[in-house]
This record gives sequence, C-alpha cells and structure tokens, in this order.
Amino acid sequence: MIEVQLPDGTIVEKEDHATALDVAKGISEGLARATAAAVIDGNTVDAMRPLAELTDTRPVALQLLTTRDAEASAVMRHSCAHIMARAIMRLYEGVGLAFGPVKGNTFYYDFDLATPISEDDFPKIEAEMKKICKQAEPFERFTMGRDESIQFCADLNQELKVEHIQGGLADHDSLSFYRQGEFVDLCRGPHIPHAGMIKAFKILSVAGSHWKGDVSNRSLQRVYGTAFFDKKELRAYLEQIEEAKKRDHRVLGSRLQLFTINPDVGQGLCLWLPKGATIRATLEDFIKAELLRRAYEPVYSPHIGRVELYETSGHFPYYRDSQFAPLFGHSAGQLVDYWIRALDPNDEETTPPTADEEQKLLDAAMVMGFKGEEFPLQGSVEEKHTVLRNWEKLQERYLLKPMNCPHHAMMYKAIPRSYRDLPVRLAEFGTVYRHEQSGELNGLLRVRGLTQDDAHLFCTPEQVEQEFKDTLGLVKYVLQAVGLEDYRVQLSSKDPGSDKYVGSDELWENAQDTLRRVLTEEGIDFVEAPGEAAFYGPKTDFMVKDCLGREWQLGTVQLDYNLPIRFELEYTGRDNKPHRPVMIHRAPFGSMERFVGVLIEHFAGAFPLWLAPEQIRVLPLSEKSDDYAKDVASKLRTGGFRVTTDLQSAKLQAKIRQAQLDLIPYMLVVGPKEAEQNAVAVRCRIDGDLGVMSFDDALAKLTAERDNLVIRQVASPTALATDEGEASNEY
RNA sequence: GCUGCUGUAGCUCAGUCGGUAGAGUGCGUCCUUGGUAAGGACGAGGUCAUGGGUUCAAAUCCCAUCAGCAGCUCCA
Repeated sequence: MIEVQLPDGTIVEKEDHATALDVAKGISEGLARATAAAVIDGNTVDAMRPLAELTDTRPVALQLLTTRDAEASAVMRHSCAHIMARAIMRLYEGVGLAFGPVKGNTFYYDFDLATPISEDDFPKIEAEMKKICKQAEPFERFTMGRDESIQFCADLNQELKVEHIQGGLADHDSLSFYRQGEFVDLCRGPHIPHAGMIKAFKILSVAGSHWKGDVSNRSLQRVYGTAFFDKKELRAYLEQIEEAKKRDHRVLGSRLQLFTINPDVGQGLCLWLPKGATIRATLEDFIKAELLRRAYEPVYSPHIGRVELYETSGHFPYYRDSQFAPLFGHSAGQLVDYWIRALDPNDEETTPPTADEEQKLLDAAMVMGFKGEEFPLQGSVEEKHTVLRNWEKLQERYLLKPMNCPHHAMMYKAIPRSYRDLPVRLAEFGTVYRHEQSGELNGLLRVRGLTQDDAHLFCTPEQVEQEFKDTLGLVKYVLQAVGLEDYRVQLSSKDPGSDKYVGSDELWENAQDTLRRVLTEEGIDFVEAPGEAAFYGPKTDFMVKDCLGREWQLGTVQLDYNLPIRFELEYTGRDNKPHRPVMIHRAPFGSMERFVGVLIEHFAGAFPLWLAPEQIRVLPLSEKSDDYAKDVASKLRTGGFRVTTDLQSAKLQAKIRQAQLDLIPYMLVVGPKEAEQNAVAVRCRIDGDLGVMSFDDALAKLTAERDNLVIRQVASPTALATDEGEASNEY
C-alpha cells in the first residue's frame, strides 16, 4: 500500500501501483475525468503513471491538475502537438520529427518534410486531428536504454531524434517515449491521459525554422497551433488575438496619421508625419528637461564618420554585415573597392577580372592619381590585395554612423580632463543607420534609420557604481512617467563559451559583478541572460512586449571598460598621473522609433493629454458658433495647447463621434449659450460630458492635467500571454 | 538573409470558369444649422505592386523583381 497526501492534508491509502488518476477516481468520477496531470515534488507529471515510480517521499504529496489549471493546459497543448504530428504523418510521406514544445497558449512542431505545407492544408490536417481526438486513445509511456533508443529511432527513420539522443541527450542513460496509436515519439512528457480530453484546437500558421535554431543546419517547417479544454476558451483566445491586432502600432500609425513607411523612400526608413513627430518631440522635450536636472551636457555629431573611427571602436569589423556599405569621399575609392571585391575568390557576386580588364582598371587608377608602378600585375591575389588595401587607405571612407559612442569618445578626448571634471555626461539624440536584415524590419519597432536618446558617461572607476545606479533610476523614472510599468529587466552578460567579446575576462567579471550588485541593491527583479551582452560590455536591458506578445528591448544601460582603452581615453588623477575612465552607454527610451511604436500600442493610440498630438478639439454646435469656436481655440493655443476646430457642417453627434474615433482627449462644445457666457461645454474622451464651465476654469483644469503629466487609460492593455516556457522542453 | 503567405480606389475588402473593375468608409460640392458616438443628395478617385511570358483575350495562369505579413536567424 502507498500513502498519498492531498493538498487539503487528507491522507488516503492506495494500492502499490496506484496512479494519480486512481486517486482522483477514489474521490469522484467527475474529478477523474477532469484530471489531466499531477504535480509531485514540484514537477508536473503524468496522471497515469504509478505514484511509486515518481517519488520516494512518503506519504506522496499529490496535487491533481484538472482541466481548469493553467499547467494542465500546457500539458494538453504538448499532447496536441503530438496529435498534430500524428495527423501530418498520416497525410504526408517521409515526415522527420524534430521538436514540438509549448509556447504560452500555443504549441508548435518542427517537421523535416520535402513537401511544403501551406495554409490551404490546415483544414485537412485539422480534420485528421479531429478524428484522432474522437478516438480518445491513451498516451502510453515507455522507456528504453540509450543504444536501444538510438536503434529504435533509426528503425523509425527518425534521424533527427537519433542525432538528438547522441548529442543533446548524451548524458541520459534511459529515455522515455510516448505512444499514441501508431504514433511513437521520443518525449520527456508529461502528457494528458488520452486524446479525448482535447476539445478545441486550431492550426494557426506555418513558417520556416532551423534544426536546433542554427541557420547552418537543415531547414524545417514549423506548424503552430493552439488548443483548449473548452471550445469557448478557444474562441475567446482567437478573439483576443483579433482585439490585440487592433492595437498594432502599424495599423494605428496609419489610421491616426502618425507615421508612414514608403518603399520609394526605402525599406525600414520611417517618415514621421506631423502628429507622430509631435509625440516624439514632446517626449524629447520631456527627457531633455530631465537631463538638464541631472547635469548632462548636450552635444551634436554628424551622421557620418570615417571608417577608421569604427575600426578603432570595433563596430565596423564586428557588425560589417548589418551596416550600410562605406561611402567614398572620391570616386577613386569605389574603383579600388570594386577591384578588391572582384579579386576576392570568396565574393560570389563578382568574377575575377581578365588580364585585359585589369589593365583597364590600372589605367583608370593611374588617371585617378594612384602610382601604377606599385601594382603587381603578374603577382598573386594576395600581393594585389595588399597594394589595393594601401590605395584604399589613401581614400577617405565614411560610414553612415551605426553608433554614437565613437563620436562621443572623441568629444571626451577633445578636452584635457581632470578627475575634478568627472563624471562627464554627453547627451545627444543621435540618429544612426543600420542595414538590418529585411525579414527583421517591423513598423517602428525595427527600422534601418533610428534616433537614440543616447548619452555616454565618462567616470572614474570609483564613480561607476553611483552613476550606474543613477542611470537605472533615470530609466525607471522615464518609463514610469509615460505609464509603461509592464517591463522586464534583463542583465545581458557574456557567454563564457564564445569568442565574440573583446577585453579581458577580469574586466568582464568586474563589470558584471557591479551590475548584479547594483540591481540587487536597488531591489530590481532581473533575469540574467548569458550571451546577450554587447561585444564590448555587459548591459541591463528593459524589455517590453508588443501587441502580439513579441519582446523588444527599450531602455538599456551598458557598462564599458573596453572603448576607453581602444580610444585611449584618459583623465589626470589626484596623483597627477593619467588614468583610464570608464564609460557608461545609456538610452532610457532606446530609440525614439521603437519607443513611440511601443507607446502607441500601450495606449492603443489614445495618448494622455500631455502626449496627445491633438489635445483638444473645439466643436461649434453650428456655423453660427464658428467665430466663438475659433476664439476659444486661439486662447487655448496661447495657453500652449495643441488644438483644432471642427468647422464642417455636420451635426454635433457626428463631430463628437469623429473626435472620439480620432482619440482626442478633450472636446469643447460651444454653442450660442456658451458664447454668451464666455463658457465651454467640456467633454472628456473617457468620462464623457462634464458639463458647462467657464473658459478660465476649463483652461485651468486642462493645464493642470497636462502639466502634471497625468496618465489616464480606459483599460490597461492586456498583452497576449506568451510566457517563455520553451526551456522546459528538453526533448 | 531563410521558409511560407499576401499585394485590386486614401483605408477595409468583394471580384465565379481568363472576356474592358465593384461595395462600404473616407474625400469634394451642394442642401441641411443641429446640444454629447453616424442628417441627406450628387460627384471625383484604379497602368488591379512592377517587369516579362502564355493566350484571340490576363486583376485572374506562369516566371522574375519590389514591398508587406508571420515565423526562423540576427540585433551595437
């Protein structure tokens, strides 16, 4: 017999081989029907496995997971992934199985499959899945030894599973499988007792992916789906997605005329329309005022800089692929650049020049002033490259600036610095250009030209901690001021196994320790993300989600001991000797583009009074009141408000409806009565009609709301839940 | 960049079997002059993303290019 303790403390005795399902049955048939899985020792486990196998603790502390528990849904979705895989294997030949984990409310399965699956195929896959669910066959678990498992998977023609057992699961002696009818899959589990528990599911999309997430590996087809225990929940979830899409900043940006992106201007290059620009300018003014209070100094730098500058900083070689190609000060540079690439055997876009062509290139180069006799016409490619590289260096090459830090480092260097001057805080809304992969571009959230609310702090090693602390405080303050409270803090640290980082391990450890310590002292919850650091230093990133639940980095504070070395930055210490400062890179908003994009979604386009591009709209009751409306608007403008008048010959209801749809915070209705008393009838977008008040009272009320940066929202946006639970799916 | 999907009026979308393109909304003009979420009439708007091909005939079929969307990968 085995003793089992239920969450309420009750202890029940069961047969030795009893399962969680048996315990549930002992309580009620209904409970047994609803039991999807169990929790023992904090682990989610199969409800149909004998309890004695699952833990040595006695009595067994057992918690049943029923169809009402969120954890049970995750188990069920994983089972649904198996069912989808089973259906697809019935419909297609030669299906290779990769991974099929759960991700938030959705699941996916990666398939190695020659035939492309398209959306048109979803109905037939779903129909097959429905059949499987109807049959309500159980999920049966069994285990095998390593070698046996490898042979088993090989016999099933599941090469990827074989590879995974040999690679990722190398330290597992025994492996578990789940069988459901004719379908068997290497899987850690757990699963629901039988397929009949899945009452509602839907295939959502199909996309490409790569085996183990590595682009150099074979590409797979990833089919996404979602499943629920209840049809209503599925419908509600699909509606929630539709609802969330209405908040999409790309949709609102165009409806509210905030910004536009035009392919004729260029991919990923956004055009800020007046209303969007107003929001941005308001935010910039807000942060400029705050920086003044915090003793930052404004600077400006040009949009381009010499390539050598970025070679010094390390950005050019490191990010070459995602930068716009260098610009040449003279066309001779282009000639040499072309020549170098033509000779490069690894450059697939070019073919080596013939002897004839090379002579022409040489003639052209001599016309442009190069010393032709230096060029080894009969030499090797390497010898030619050497000469061409030298010629290239004679040319001015510029980079559209991908980063502001090198410019700011030069500004630091421009003036002799004493320890008494530090910290030096140089701030600039710096516009940078990055040639992001085309598939990555996304509205305002990922663009090719962006403006960072950037600043670089240069301080002594002793000051680092305080400066870092203050900077974190600034980021938190700024986010709180605009009402963005739903963020996650991440300490992006170095991946010890990678060689992409510059600088000594000691500097890195030192920097990471400082970040960890300050974050802990400040009581900021954070997760550490190894491998997410910049190549020159660790950083603290503030992450937020968009309307589809995708995560983006907004604010960032980065510690950097490396660029000061590369740029040989110095200050004179108390000892009259040169010392090396430490740099802190920081951008509370991140980029103005992404930040405004996120804000649009956060407020669903309905900005608080202080940020709204059009703050007040004056609505005359009829044309008879047009003059008074203009008068009111003009006085509000004098009070610093952004105000318009609606003079179209429409009924009041229509004007109000239009203003509500345009998400204008306040409407002032004026008719003959108001004109007579120098009054206005105030209507708030959120609260509706506030009644008639004197113009002065209305002005005072709105001024207070604006100047206090009051944030008001009808409902706080509910981002789609997409908790990252992927790591738990080991196989 | 990769995989899949999409591209028709300013916007949202119809358009059957290949046979000279349609709605709603917005926009303009006129009528209407109103009290807190849609008053009415008329009108203008399209090289069906671009370039090729197949065909007597292409928005429709095929190919390429460009752009967008979702995911992957990348992200200073």
